[in-house]
Amino acid sequence: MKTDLETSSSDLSAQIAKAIRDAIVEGKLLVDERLPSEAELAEQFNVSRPTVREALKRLAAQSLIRTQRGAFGGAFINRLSYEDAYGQQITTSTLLLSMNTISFDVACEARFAMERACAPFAAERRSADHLATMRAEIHRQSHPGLSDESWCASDVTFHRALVDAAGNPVLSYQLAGAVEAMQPLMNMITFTARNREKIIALHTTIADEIENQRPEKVEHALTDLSTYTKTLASDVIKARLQQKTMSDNTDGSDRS
Amino acid sequence: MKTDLETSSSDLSAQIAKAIRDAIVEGKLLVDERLPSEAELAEQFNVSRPTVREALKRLAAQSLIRTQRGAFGGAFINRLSYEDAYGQQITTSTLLLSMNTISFDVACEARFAMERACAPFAAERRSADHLATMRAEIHRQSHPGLSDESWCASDVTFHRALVDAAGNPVLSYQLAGAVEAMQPLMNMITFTARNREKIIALHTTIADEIENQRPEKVEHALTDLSTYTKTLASDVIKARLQQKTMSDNTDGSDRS
DNA sequence: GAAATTTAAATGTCAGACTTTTAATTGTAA
DNA sequence: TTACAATTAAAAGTCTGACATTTAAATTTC
Repeated sequence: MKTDLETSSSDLSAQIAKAIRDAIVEGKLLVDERLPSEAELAEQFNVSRPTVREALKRLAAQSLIRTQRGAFGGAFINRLSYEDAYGQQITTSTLLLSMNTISFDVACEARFAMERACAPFAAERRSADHLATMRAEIHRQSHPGLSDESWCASDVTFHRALVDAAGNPVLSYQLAGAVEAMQPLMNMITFTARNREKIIALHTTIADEIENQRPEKVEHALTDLSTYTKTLASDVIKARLQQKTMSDNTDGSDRS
Repeated sequence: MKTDLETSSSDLSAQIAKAIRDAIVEGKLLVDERLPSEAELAEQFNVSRPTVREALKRLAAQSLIRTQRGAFGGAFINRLSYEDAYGQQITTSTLLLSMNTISFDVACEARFAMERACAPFAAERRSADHLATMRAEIHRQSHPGLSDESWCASDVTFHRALVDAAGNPVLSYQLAGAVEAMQPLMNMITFTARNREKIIALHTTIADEIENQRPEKVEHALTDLSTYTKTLASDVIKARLQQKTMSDNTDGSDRS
């Protein structure tokens, strides 16, 4: 069976990838079903094998297919797992932030808004496990000798427990990107922030009120944390600009 | 300059893609910068050109690079736009749902939770434009002769306006995936739901309270809408199962 | 000086061969 | 008959080399 492609623009591999992707989305190809071999696809689409392979690599990059070598191997439709979805979400969010397409403030606002959205579910469904994790991390954070790196890791674990306590994997998945993408700047912030007490106090309030099942209180604490984080971030960014300006002046001071 | 890759597993193109992706994420490659030509990359990584091309196609599939033919063409680091991010988010979410990795209820809960997260910002920042859009869609929805398709489109526009009113593109982008992925089932629901009045009433409340800047009321209405949607969905799914069971019985009734 | 032409550097595509992996099949011995 | 080893075939992974096409710069022509 020969399949016709759009005659419009070039880039056959993109067209083939699109054709297969559409077939997957429309349910014409089911999970774990095997695609024809590369040679057969080449014949069907009337292109060469390298072109087919480029198309398949595009799909593999989106975790739509997996390939297996050997006899009875081939390309199989992949059941998109949460792991895979997390990964893509993280890459996309990280790039959006690192390429300055979005500002830290906007990302921060979105992140804490989503965390607040988790609060009611977390308060309702929190398991002993999640609460224990949060308490343990707070305890670790209270230790004065804790290194900056460990503090950051602990912070991530704490918030992850909060989100996971909501028991909604879609929310977890959405937040994974936001949290991960913000991490580099969050680290810088933590490294410069001198008083961890305020953050620990807010964390404690959050854990307490989740245990007490009072979501409004949790949301309130998260709002405070968001505001505080944004303040710290703007200070860090200001300090960076300051430093940059100073070094620029030093460079150019002898000329003119 | 020769670059060494992990010697661990096979699949050179994946390793090369990873190496370049890491360089982008770590900021070693800046937006709009040109990568070496395919031939040069092949030499650097000590592989053939087809292998390099497969790696580049992987990156292109994630919108990390764009390629341009001709002299002074090549692969350029792409500034990830919201459009691109939307697109990926939508594909991923759609597949997660269509492959039954997540249930409609979970997706629904996440979606309305995020919409509720938008409510405070929408109430605070709503422009005349957004309010007008919401009012217009409510008006359209009230028209008795409205087709099912138009009703669905109007519903999407209404919620989009609500989310956009929050003025946070990250939230808009996150929700785009959820809304789009749920659309097929949402359509089925709408087609069978006999009373649009209830939904219209809730929409009206939402618009009113956004205008009045009372976010708690907006959140409350969204919670109701979420509950109602889930009820309708479970009815639709039940009806579908019923039908399936009946047709199965018909098929097998003459044998045995 | 402007328009047309040439040119060179890229990507896009193809054909064919070879390598490696892998699972089924076949053969062999206990 | 069963368990294990060798064979085999199918498929992805890789390489080489060639040609087609596109595109912007450089050159020529008027």
